[in-house]
Amino acid sequence: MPELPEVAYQKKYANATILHKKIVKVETGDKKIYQSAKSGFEETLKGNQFTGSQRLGKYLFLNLEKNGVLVVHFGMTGELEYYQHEEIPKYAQLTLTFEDHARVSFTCPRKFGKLYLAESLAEFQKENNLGIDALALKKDEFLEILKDKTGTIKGLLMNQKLIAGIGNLYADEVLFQAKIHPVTKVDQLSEKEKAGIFKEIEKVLELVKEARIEGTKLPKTYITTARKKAADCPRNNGKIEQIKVSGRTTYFCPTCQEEKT
DNA sequence: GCAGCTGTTAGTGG
DNA sequence: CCCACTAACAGCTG
Repeated sequence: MPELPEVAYQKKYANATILHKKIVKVETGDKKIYQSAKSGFEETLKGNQFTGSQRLGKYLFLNLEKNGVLVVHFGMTGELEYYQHEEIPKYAQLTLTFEDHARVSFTCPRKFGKLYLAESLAEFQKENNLGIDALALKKDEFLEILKDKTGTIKGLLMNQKLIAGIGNLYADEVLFQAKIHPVTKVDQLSEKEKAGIFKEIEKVLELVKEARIEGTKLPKTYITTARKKAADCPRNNGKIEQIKVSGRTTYFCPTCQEEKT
């Protein structure tokens, strides 16, 4: 459930299900999910309740009535599951039972998810060197981030310390929409191209976020729907190609996204 | 059986 | 220090 739009959906899901209910039981799973002692989570959560939520990049912050926030990172396969029945879902790594007997589990088959306790979003952001949330980013901040960078634009977009929230899928989508080749060096981009990329960050993330929340499909004009080698370009400009950029599988259209020489 | 995958991190090397 | 690449994590899918 990982990039910004999917986490935004999880935030909405949490708001609709688990707020303002006293937690009466805490069951923890694999130690590797917990970024501090499990006993601390049990002590903090039991008898407590969630009062609201916030999101920064791919992190969800569940505000507690007392003692700060529970921070959730979904890894590649994490999600929240709210339910009324007895049996705990497979791969549950944290299960909270509320006083009305409803429950929520953080499930995470691949165990790449992480749970933290923190004082606040601001403290967590500072502590973990997280960049500006991709949907809160202003154009002048984006241009400032690009300044003096020498790497590929795709690598930069995925760097959570610079911009928080964009992962492999939507980095590809932003660059496809902006018609920029993913290996383009940041210092080779024109002002117009930088402006175009900035605009597409907003457009793509807002659109995908709404689609995730509404449960609707992405437009056929999106390369995300054609993430296959030799798929047809959504603009009918030939075949999609697959390469590696910054260690991640990258799909792009060599016709729409011309490489600079 | 094997490779690849929406995520992050540590280690290596240019 | 910046950047690219690899491996590792663990389960599922094709």
